[in-house]
Amino acid sequence: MNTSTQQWPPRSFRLGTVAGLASTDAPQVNALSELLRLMRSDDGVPGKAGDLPVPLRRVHAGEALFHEGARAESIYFVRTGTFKVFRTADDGYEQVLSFVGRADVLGFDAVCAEVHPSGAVALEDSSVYVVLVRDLLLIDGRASALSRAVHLAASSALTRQGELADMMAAVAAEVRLSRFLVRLSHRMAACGQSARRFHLRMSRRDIASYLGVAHETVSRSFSSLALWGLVRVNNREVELLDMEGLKAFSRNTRKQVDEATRSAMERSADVLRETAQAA
Amino acid sequence: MNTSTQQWPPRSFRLGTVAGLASTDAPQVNALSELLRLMRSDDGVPGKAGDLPVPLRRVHAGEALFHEGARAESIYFVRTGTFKVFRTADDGYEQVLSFVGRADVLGFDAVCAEVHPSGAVALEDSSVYVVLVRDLLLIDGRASALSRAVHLAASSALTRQGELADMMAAVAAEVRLSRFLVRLSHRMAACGQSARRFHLRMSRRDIASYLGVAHETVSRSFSSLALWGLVRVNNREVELLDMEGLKAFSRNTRKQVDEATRSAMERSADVLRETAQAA
DNA sequence: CGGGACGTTGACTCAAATCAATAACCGTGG
DNA sequence: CCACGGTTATTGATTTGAGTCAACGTCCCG
Repeated sequence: MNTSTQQWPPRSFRLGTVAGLASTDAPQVNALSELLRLMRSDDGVPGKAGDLPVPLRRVHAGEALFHEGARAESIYFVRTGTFKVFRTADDGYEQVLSFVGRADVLGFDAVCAEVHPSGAVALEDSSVYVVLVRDLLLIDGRASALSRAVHLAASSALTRQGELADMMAAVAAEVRLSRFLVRLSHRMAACGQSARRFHLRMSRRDIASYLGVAHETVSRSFSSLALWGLVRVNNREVELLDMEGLKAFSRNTRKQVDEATRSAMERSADVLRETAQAA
Repeated sequence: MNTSTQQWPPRSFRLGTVAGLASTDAPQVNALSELLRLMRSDDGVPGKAGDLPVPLRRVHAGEALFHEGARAESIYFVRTGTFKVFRTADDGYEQVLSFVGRADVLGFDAVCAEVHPSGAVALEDSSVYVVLVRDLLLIDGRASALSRAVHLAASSALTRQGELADMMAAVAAEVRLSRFLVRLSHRMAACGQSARRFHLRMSRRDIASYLGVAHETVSRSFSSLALWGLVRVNNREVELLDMEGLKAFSRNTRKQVDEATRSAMERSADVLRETAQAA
């Protein structure tokens, strides 16, 4: 049956097919003007961009529009229905990033990436217009390099905004902080700076707000990470002592505590006990 | 002075003014190609989009690039430095949405809006390229209505993603849920459906993940809102009984509890007491 | 040197996570 | 049509992580 994932067919389109509900699997093709009307962008020069055909795809309730990690080839515009966009952690925890409905874009965060950083499934029977990223960038490329740059930048901004969810997700405060540090480290590296040692440009209060915790909690979390030997901290100077350990730790969920982490915590407890005895 | 932090290397380009600290206010003007190189989009046709001049703006540490609520006229590309993007609640609580650095866009969420939904301040001395939204949409308009639609859609997706922060912000679970319901109500209205009564398409678990709480907490929060007379709930059928009350409630912060809310909570406590006596 | 913002740490409390049990709902197939 | 298993929702009991309040040390800039 057509049950499985999605075999979705031929990009074959014929300009002209009607939008009826003929067959669920065969994508119907509509004119671009349909899409533009949906997006309320049909003002201005209507006949200009003309009748570029845009396939319509139907998705059943519970079915995935695209999977996390799948190659990103298209973006989608919701014509009818609702979707949830989410990311799945290693331990299976599903973090919902957004609910999207009519006239919203889907999958745009993948424009700047190879693969989709998130998945989308329909919450009810739905239909979307499908636009190939290649086409989008081509059209732009011919007209304006700036426009293409903007698309890419916007896409990455969207991706980064999605990372906010990882930070504020329902996990322990130390985990949030470690995720923050790992991200920051990557970014420093991308800018040609040291990924191991850097200067925080923001206050504890700013970090706290970003992570969704109290600023005292950020302080405490820094202390804990330091105690566990993952980082060294002095005010805004941070050194990542154990990058791998930190990454492993940052993957923890509230319930599931990583093995390496647990042992590190026990070791530090030992240290504490010894220190206490010395006194 | 320039002593402490970092007096960043004058990657002095010329093309008129030197990068020195001449005048902070007088924007320097660079060629578009500079911007494209920064964004790594200079491949392809280099000479094509040519030498459209792009102003460069310098921002001192602590200075605002743009304010929340200010008219949105430009987007910005960070050349050097770091910014924090944030929204300020009625009670003054500052919710940080993101930290952005070199080669990131700033202010793109305002492309689809009249005003900036968030503000941005520099965390260190910084410089940005300034691109007028008008120019961006004009350039596109000439070439492709689709491209313009994509810009708008991407912008609104970014805005919506920012709202996720409101949901997961450090506030009481009932407040998060009420914010969620208010947003949903708006969206339903925008799609021509009833804003007062609607069917939730997502499970409690999905909502919980989106709000950053346990799914039991979502259930309890629904019950509380119902007890306070703000909503009526039956499984996935929701009716907003007191839209204004709900909106007022959704503006609460963890510390600051709205007066109307407090009285509603007391009234419901009374009801409970009476019920207990009857038994 | 002094004042104000920033950072750390401790003690206490409470909101929410967790664990657990039950009830309502839904699609499926007899 | 109803019986059934599984998912989903509600509610209660218990525990705990983190918010809050408070005190103190530190850094920085005027």
